[in-house]
Amino acid sequence: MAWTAKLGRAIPAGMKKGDHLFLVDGSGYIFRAYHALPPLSRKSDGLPTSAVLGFCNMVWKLMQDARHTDVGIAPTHFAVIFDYSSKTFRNELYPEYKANRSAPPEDLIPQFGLIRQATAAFNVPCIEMEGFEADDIIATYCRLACEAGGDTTIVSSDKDLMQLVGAMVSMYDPMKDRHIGVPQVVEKWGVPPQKMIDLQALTGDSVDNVPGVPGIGPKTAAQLLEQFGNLDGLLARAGEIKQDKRRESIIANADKARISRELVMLKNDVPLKEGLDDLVLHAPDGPKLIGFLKTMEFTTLTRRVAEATGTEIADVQATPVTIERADAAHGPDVGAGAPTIAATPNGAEKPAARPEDAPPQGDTPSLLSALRLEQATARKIDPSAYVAIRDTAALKDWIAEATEAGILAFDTETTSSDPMRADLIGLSMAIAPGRAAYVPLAHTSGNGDLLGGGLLSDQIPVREALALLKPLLEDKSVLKIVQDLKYDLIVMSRHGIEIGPFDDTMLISYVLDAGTSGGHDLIGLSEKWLGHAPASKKELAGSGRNAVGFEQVDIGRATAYAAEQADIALRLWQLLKPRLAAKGLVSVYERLERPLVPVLARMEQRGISVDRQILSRLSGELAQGAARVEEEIYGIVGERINIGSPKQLGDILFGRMGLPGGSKTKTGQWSTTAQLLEDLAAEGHELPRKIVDWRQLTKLKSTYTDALPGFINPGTNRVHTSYALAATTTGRLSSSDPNLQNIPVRTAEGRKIRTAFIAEKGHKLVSADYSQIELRVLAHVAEIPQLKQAFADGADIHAITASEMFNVPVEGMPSEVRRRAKAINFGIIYGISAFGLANQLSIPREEASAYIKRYFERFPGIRDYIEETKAYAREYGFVETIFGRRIHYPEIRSSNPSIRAFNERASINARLQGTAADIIRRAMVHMEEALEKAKLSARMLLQVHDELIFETVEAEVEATILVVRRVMENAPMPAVSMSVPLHVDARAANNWDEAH
DNA sequence: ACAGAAGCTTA
DNA sequence: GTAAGCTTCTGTT
Repeated sequence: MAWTAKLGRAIPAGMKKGDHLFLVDGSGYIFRAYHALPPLSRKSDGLPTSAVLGFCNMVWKLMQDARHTDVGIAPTHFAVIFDYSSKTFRNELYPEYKANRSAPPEDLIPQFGLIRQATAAFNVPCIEMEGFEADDIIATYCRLACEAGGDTTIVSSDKDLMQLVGAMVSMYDPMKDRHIGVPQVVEKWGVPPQKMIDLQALTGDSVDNVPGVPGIGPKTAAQLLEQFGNLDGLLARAGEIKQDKRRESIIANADKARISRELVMLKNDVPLKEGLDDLVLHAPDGPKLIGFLKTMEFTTLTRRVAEATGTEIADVQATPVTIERADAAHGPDVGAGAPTIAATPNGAEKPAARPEDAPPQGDTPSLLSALRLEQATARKIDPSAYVAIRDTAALKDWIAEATEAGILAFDTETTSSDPMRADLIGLSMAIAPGRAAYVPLAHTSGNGDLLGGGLLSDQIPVREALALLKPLLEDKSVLKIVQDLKYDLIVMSRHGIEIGPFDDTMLISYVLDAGTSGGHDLIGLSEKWLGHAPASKKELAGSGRNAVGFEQVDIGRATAYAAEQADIALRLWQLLKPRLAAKGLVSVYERLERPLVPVLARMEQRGISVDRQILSRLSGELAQGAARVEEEIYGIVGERINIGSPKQLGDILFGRMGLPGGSKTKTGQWSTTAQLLEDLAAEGHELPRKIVDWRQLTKLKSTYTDALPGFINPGTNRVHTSYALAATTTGRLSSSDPNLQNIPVRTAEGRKIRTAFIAEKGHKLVSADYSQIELRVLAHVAEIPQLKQAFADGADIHAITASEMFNVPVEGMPSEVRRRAKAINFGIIYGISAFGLANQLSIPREEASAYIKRYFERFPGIRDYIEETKAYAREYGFVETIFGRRIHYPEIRSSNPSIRAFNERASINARLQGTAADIIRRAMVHMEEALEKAKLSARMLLQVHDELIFETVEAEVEATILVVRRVMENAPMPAVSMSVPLHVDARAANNWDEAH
């Protein structure tokens, strides 16, 4: 519609004052969009198109509506600039320039050509020039526009372009909708734009392989430029720098800094073919543009463009496009000479005509997920639109609306990250994208006194608000959407509310993307999927010593922050939930993830009893022991060194005392690991033994006896660990605050810690653990007859392995032979390497290689399993457990052999470790109901990967063990029937040491 | 006050 | 050779 007005007036040639040139950094945008936007494929043939869609949306938005973005002004001139090829004049200057660039991802390659074609479809000049980077062309146009008196906006967020920013040139980050002017550059880098060249010359750039000065980062560089004015001043007076290392590095690398400056300085005299008058913005050719968009199957954008240009979609034929093959090099020559396939779209018209809010019934999951992506991102995230709910009438309105909607994203704001100690300060809710609210409940005035007074007015009393919300939060017909649900489940449960039914966006992301870069926290997901960085809690409440409780945060600011959390969770859910179905991962989510949340919440809430006296006594003993060893060490060394400092220790042992065999760590320090010190001790050296002893004593004291009492909750007198459901790549849980999955067990000294974990009076602790579960999984998935038979017979698996390998009878087998077979069995689970096995067994690598060879001869099925796994991971980028959990290895195709080998070993391990993790998850999900059905009062307290710990009344110990074993051993059923029996050992005692 | 390295604990 | 979390030291902010 904006175009009809524009079409009426004559378009001036050239450029004059008041004109505004938009220069889109096309190449930069492609890479950024590819990584920032969720993957999207054309429905009809799976052609990857996410970067193309992002590009088209952005260009359309800028052409149509730039005034309402952070640019704030409409363009009169417009061009998209691309890199032509990787070789430029900079390579002659410095051959290493951009030498470490890897090939673009496979699914990005066809999109380079498509984006050039999109540019043409928009009637916008597409500019590139041999021997020059896009940045140089941009610099040249900036100069020309300035000379003509026009303003320029560079559409990019690349720091390499920031040197161009000034009075008439600004930048615009299209993904964050952020204008970048001089103040923004100064804020980000600490220097004004004209000093960016010198700053980059100092810091270098690992991506482009610009060397810079080692050890100088942006902060230091900015400070040095502030002090010395510019790079030449700095290099001339480098001797004045106080810090030794810094001074030496700058003096030694002055030449590198100078060449770096040449590399980063943009050339603004590129011999351009197109002048400014060629960049005048023309109205889009509706049918031409729509033809392209239809081909791409961008339904929403097609409709928008049709509306704005007054074109009838049905009248337009989809335009054939040229698609580059993934194995072809990218660049302007591709498409002409490279093999191409003409894409013929097949009737994608129907979805284009459908209104966005129509029910998506009958659609394929992948189409639905594409639709949801557009929905979730269509409405911009605007924290100023959120409302604070400050009276019961308003709250009731929201509750009614949420009940009607049947869907509610929800989040709590509290005083602590520990849900067992957290006090509720407020709640946030969202019922549609952009429609979110915050309910402040317990905010106080900033200067709250010791009495905790200063509760602000206009807040609904906590009890009253919760009484109103309880029916909604427990309403079976309203789905609650929460990010990291377990936390909120515990907080609300402590207020008598059992939230349900629910979905957890963190877990949905985990099921979809375990192993892909980045975690599954709300901030990361928002940036990844919505291209939006949410407000950070740090900015609201500070951090470190200056941190204040959320209760002291101003309600207006709290509303903008908290409601946004719910808004984002809702949008993420809309986006991610359909993807589960599209990828066949619904059952993993519904059977292995979601139901475990309330189970873990109850385990954490129960906690375990820890005896303070035992720990305190142990701590005293350890302190005495450590002090004694410490004096002995000082006696030998001759001075009171810091034994805890590996640096000092290395200098003494391998420097001053000249002990042999010291290897170096990657930072060049002497290595002082326990293994190395043990070896030295075995050669008769006295000191290394004592250091190992000292380390054990101080480790036990600081990590366990001294730290654990601090975790005893004063309200419950028990220790409540926190289990993370989405922290590991393989599907295992992790435990923290405190970590109860690494309580010592191997040494007698360490086991004493376990005696402090006790059962309540009249109760027992029951420990039940899977025997050899990962080897059993291996025998099942790799179908190894000998191993299956051994497990069926209940035989000693390591002895059988040794017997097969070395032709030794199991009867009277030397323990060393069994030990070696055991190490090989573990090695297989870890994705064996000769190097690792040699290390483990302290044997030469050739010998280890021979063992592995022999092992594979006797168990060819295992070699096949390993090769199949590697090939599968290489083809698909992920492996699966027997229950269908996916674990991604995006770097499995790395050209770096050690990275590739690491990913291969990890993927081999992940199928086994992940399957074992799935099995115990299933056991845990089924456990509570089984115990209840058997009318047993036993409660599950802890999980340690292959072990579950329960607390039960003494009279029910035997019956509990029967039920627990049955549930654990049958956990794979009925989803999977394993060809190898599972075996669980279980016993009961008064403390964890004796029960284990 | 924070980040990374080194070391040690578990399955 | 796989998967985690915590403490101490060290150097920088």
